[in-house]
Amino acid sequence: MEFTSLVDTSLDLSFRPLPVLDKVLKQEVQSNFTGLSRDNMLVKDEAGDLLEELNRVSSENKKLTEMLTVVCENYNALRNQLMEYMNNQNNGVVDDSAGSRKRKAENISNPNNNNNNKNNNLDIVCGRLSESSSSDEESCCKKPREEHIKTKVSVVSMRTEASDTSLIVKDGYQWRKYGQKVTRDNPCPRAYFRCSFAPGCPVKKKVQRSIEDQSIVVATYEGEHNHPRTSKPESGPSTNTSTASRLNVTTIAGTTTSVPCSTTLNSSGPTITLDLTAPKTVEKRDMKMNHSTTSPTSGNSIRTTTTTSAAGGEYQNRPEFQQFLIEQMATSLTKDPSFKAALAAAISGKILQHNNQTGRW
DNA sequence: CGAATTTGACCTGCGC
DNA sequence: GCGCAGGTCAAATTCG
Repeated sequence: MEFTSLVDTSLDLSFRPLPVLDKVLKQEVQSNFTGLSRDNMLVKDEAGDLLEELNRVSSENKKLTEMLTVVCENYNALRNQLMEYMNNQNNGVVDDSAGSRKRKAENISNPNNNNNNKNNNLDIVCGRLSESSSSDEESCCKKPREEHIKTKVSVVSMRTEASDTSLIVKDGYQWRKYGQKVTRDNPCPRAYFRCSFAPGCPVKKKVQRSIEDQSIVVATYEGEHNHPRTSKPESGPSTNTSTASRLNVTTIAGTTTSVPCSTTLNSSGPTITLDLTAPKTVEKRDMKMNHSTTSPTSGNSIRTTTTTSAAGGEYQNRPEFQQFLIEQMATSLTKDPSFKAALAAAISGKILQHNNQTGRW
């Protein structure tokens, strides 16, 4: 199913006035404005502007068409990989090399316990399923170790209130804490979280306060969610977070007027690194902004994350800043495979709708 | 009472 | 092989 060949997705923005109309207009112009040199100049300017606009729109149209083609191609490729993967699953090709640690541990403590192993195997399979499905985007035939290396790792820093000692980051996902450890290079304990919304979701999160500034919480996300966001960030029952890419988009989109935080795209592959720690100067002013992701119960995370701004509101209202924001959003969106997939799905939905209406496939 | 969190023990990888 | 450090497990505890 090649979408690009099915529908003409290009936006026909070309301006083609009717010849007759053109002729009439010309006559009218000639009869009415002969001798009015000033008006003639105006008309010429206007025509030039229109021509320029036309060229600009045409080139934009061309670019959009190209982008859409690329997105459709990527969607098709992904879809093929998914089909291939599902076929493999149906054939019962299950590699049992992963997850040996748990079984080994249980064998040591209770070597005769075979019933428990069944449940554990189930967990292991689920975990591998989701992990490989996320890595399918990059390659469908990588070694497990390589998969692990290629797992998306994102680092998100955010400022919290100094009095807040918890390591809770609310960002729309449901997390279960499974460990805490004091590391050598940082006296602040590091908390380990696992996504608890979907049983097979491989995403993990490490949260630790910055050693330089303990009001900054650094969250490290590993892997990709294989399920949609559980809820709006503020409605999460406990510790909520998201992959950085999502947070990236959400934060920017939700706080267009308050995102002076630096956003950086990690150059090493598809990893998106979002650094929300910006120079702290005008906090109190920006704190007044009521961000939609603010948690009423815990006064931490996103609310204070989107504070910052070295130059305050004036800076945010400047066209260069707005332009920068738009560019950042565009970059994030175009680099996010999930966005591409969603776009492709939306297009395919439209196609289906269209075909249902016209009764053809 | 069930779910979430805490925390000490254990496992694993890595450098020496 | 040994020790260290990071990561994970799971029983105990806390919380709603």
